[in-house]
Amino acid sequence: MWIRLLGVTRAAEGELREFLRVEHGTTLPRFDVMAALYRRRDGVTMSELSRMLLVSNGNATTVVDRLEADGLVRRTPSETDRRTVFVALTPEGLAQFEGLAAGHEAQVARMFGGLSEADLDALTEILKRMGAA
Amino acid sequence: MWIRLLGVTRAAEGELREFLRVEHGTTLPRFDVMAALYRRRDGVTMSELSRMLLVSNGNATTVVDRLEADGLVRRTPSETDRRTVFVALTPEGLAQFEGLAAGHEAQVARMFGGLSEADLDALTEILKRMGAA
DNA sequence: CCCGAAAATTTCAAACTTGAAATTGTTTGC
DNA sequence: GCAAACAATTTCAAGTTTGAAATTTTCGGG
Repeated sequence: MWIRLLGVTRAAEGELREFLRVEHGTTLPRFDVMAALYRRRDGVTMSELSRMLLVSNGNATTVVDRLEADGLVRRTPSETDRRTVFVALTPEGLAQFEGLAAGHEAQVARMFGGLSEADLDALTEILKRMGAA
Repeated sequence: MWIRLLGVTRAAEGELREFLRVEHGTTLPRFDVMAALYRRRDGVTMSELSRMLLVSNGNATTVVDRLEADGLVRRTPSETDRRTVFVALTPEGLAQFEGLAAGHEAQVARMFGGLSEADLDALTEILKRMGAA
């Protein structure tokens, strides 16, 4: 059961990874970061980012470093707390992400395609209860 | 929805990773390999192994290399096809894995603890249909 | 005020992961 | 037979990931 759950998500991640690589020359972790920044358009701190993606702080730093070097993301120091930094998509990053998002959406839709409305509700409920455990 | 699914599996992987590290000084990929070899006690080829775990061939090689160096796993060349190699747990590997398995089982049980029999059936059915897509 | 605890981020070494290329071996069509 | 396609594994460079340690900054209680 757990094995099967893991199998489904890994297979899906693999497909997404391939899509990003072949069609857009990018990678899954970069996509994840950009997706998080897309959902929080006005910027997030590094800590928030790593909490959102469930990755370590160090990891967030490296991926953001690379995205920043490519001009897709911008770091802005906080005015009120000199420890914190805000990260946000640049216009270039926003444009690139919107290009990726459509393809990703289509993949996810295909993945859930065989499911009825009731199935989706049931799955939502189950995952909610598992998350609580 | 897809986000939530990913969130649940990542959180669970994180817990398992921590359990393996703190309680047993090992890592998730090593555990995965050993679990696969435990289920196929008489040995698998490298290709089978990477297919089972949905990881690349090169990845399987490195993890097996390390497990072999630690004496937990053994490589045996095939007699009939000199390209292929069989990998299997050593007695030490088997013993160590059995030590890990109980704790892992408990974690998985806790994770699915809030779910009824009907929920589990529904989840199985849904995942099966998603895997087919 | 000031010292120590706590917080945010980065740095670092080690491990993991990928995909492509290289190596070695097998098979198949001619 | 033999050359070309195919298959199994390893090697390799680049990128990802982790967790711990280091750095810098803030904050709260004497």
